[in-house]
Amino acid sequence: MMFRGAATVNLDAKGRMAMPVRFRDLFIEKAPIDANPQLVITIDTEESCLLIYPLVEWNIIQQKLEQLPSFNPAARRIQRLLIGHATDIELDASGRILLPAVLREYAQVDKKVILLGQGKKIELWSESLWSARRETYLQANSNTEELPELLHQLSL
Amino acid sequence: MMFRGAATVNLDAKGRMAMPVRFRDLFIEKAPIDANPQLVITIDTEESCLLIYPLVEWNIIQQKLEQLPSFNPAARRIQRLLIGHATDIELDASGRILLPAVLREYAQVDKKVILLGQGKKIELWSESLWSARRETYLQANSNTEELPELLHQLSL
DNA sequence: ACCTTTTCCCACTTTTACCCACCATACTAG
DNA sequence: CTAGTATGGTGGGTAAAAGTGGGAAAAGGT
Repeated sequence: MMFRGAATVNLDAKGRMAMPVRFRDLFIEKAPIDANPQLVITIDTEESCLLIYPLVEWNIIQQKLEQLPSFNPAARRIQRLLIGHATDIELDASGRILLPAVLREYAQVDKKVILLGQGKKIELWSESLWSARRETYLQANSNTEELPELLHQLSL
Repeated sequence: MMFRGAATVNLDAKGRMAMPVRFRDLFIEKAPIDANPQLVITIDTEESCLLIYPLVEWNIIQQKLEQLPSFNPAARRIQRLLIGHATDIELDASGRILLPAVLREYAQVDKKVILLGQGKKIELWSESLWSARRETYLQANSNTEELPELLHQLSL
């Protein structure tokens, strides 16, 4: 089962966020029985947003990351950014998570937040950043000339 | 279990640092029962930051380092730098460590410090150095052209 | 013997975890 | 149709835990 769809949520004054049930259930599904659903949240290196994975999915990724040759500068860079920001989080009794201050800062979130289901993961955006970014995406998209060949082959 | 995630801590006037619980627990896990968790701290030869290992992990690394051909100048250099700076440290009763003056100097830390979980080890950065370095990393990363092939294959 | 560094201990502040209460919506049953 | 009842999202109080700072004793070096 995969994440999809968007949801808006509010952070409270303490930086907590309620995980919408639609997503929450997927985390519960992926967690060992009788254990609190665990998830890992890290940064997206290309956008000012955060990525939220079920622990199981993240472990696969971290394993791949650690196998990269550590004398390769680009690999070290990615490891520092992704693993270095990846934080373990548990859903509390009321289905909320506390976003670490460092990550809140990175994604420039204060209150209004958008969650975007994206298959294996959820993306977390500051609402204002997202709506701006969405505009530019739509613009870029209508400019069909610049779509690479492999997109033209997609039949929706 | 592996180190991951970022944490900010302050050194006090004596150069002591509280190891965040999240990391501390992993050190305790890796230490023999009923003994104070021991760790080894040394320098990173490519960046102005420090590397902190559980003693067990460091021993493996030091062994590998010592097996390097000692007539090879580059190997001698690495041995001198890494083994030469490696310092044994214990977590005290309140979970703090005292950073040796030499290493504090090397990493240019005074007060604000960032810890980055990096798998087998933790990296310790001066906060200002890290945020500058992180910026350049993010820049380099968005410049997708120059990412080596093996990174492009990663599906996050 | 003196000075510096380290260790141990205690006190304070901030952050986090846990709990409960409230409101809006949607659904159920009379 | 309406009252009652779940359910999801939100807000906030409080106690425990984590992090911070500093005094003073102990250890170590010169």
